[in-house]
Amino acid sequence: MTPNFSFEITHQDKKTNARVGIIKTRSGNIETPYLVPIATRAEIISLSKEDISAISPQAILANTYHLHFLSPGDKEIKKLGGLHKFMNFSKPIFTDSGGFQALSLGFGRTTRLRKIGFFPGKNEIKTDNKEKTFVTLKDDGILFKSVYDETEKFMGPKESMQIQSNLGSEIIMAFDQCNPPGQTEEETKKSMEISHKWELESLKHKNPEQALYGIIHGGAYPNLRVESCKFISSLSFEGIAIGGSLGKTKKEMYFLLDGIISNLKEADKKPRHMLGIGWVDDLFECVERGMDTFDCVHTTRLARHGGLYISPKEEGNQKNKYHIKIRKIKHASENKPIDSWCDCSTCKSYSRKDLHNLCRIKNPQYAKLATIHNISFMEKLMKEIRDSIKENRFQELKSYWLQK
RNA sequence: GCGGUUGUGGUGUAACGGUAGCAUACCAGCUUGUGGCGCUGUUGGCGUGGGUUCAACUCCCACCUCCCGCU
Repeated sequence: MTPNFSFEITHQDKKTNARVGIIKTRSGNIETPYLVPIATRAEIISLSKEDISAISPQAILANTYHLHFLSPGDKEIKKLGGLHKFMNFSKPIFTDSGGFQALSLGFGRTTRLRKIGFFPGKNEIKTDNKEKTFVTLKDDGILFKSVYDETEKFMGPKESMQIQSNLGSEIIMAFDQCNPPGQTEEETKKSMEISHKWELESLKHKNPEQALYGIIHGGAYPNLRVESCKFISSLSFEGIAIGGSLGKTKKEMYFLLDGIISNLKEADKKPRHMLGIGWVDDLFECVERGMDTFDCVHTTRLARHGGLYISPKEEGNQKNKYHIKIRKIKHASENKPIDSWCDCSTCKSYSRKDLHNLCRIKNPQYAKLATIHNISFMEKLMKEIRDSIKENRFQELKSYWLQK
């Protein structure tokens, strides 16, 4: 067992699989369910350290690939005292293993395929794409080209574990092969087996001070997901993550998740992390099914592209995906905060018209204020979710947020 | 006033005696283990008038306009 790491379920919802828990690490605790903000390159894009400490997230998630290839590199970060000192963040840090970059910088880059479904307007995979790929898949790992310079380096499970050890994060991910959507069952099975092999290697080479999460694969095939569940939960991982392609629709994703959870339930009481998922409705659906932590770039990316989260109090719903598009001309004359439920610093001092103008003139302040809002909004949402589970009213909260 | 010069979507530009292209902005969608790069689609134009020609944004004339020089 990894020292200084534990997970305790403090309250189990009576009607659903939703649960409240505490992940304890050497750098502090994380109350779950929780959506971990993303700081891929040891910073949350467009926020200063002061902004981050004002929001005070319980944890952040950084990325192995980017911190390895980006100057100064993980070795230098280790010399400087690790990622916590490097980015002046004292609370728990998750690091992703770099396996996902095989998809985001490789196949996903040239085809525009994503984790769920197909990219809008494209029903077929583009094959005439001249975008260059940065990825060569090998049996024992991935040959990556750097997106920052001309260097090319091999990364396998051992390398990923070494880098994550250098970074000194509390929670690390196994090195896996992230399969794209649209693969046949045979291809997915092959890819899953490679992931399993790499994950076993990850377990062998990991720093014993760090908590390693195993990642369940199997793409959109329920039988493969079950097989992966059995394999991953039989090993001594500290936590369970769900990765890879999750089908063509949200419905399919939830169905797959139901199958996964029912095959984990008896096996362990480990914390469960949903990789890369985190829209408002997904959080409710996945928490209900028993997920504990999430990470998702959407919160911050949406903010930068003009999407600001709103609650049901401001007519946030599944149709508008709980956000307004601040660039729209109708917001130019709205002298009120983004959201009346939100209590973030942006909502306290800026009206919709202010943000509309800052966004239109591309003022860098816009990205900062928008990011603060979206992260704070999600922080508050997750707290409400935790409170509702503790008070046995999770389903009421869910139906309030997901009402049509 | 005279001479020269300029005029193409909101903005910046390209080409051509035969369907006016590109960029950007606007508008409408999209964004789920972040390359900080976004992606898809729609709308919208030849300064005005006349002439030559089967056909003129293109050539010619006048006017208007822009800028430069001269008085």
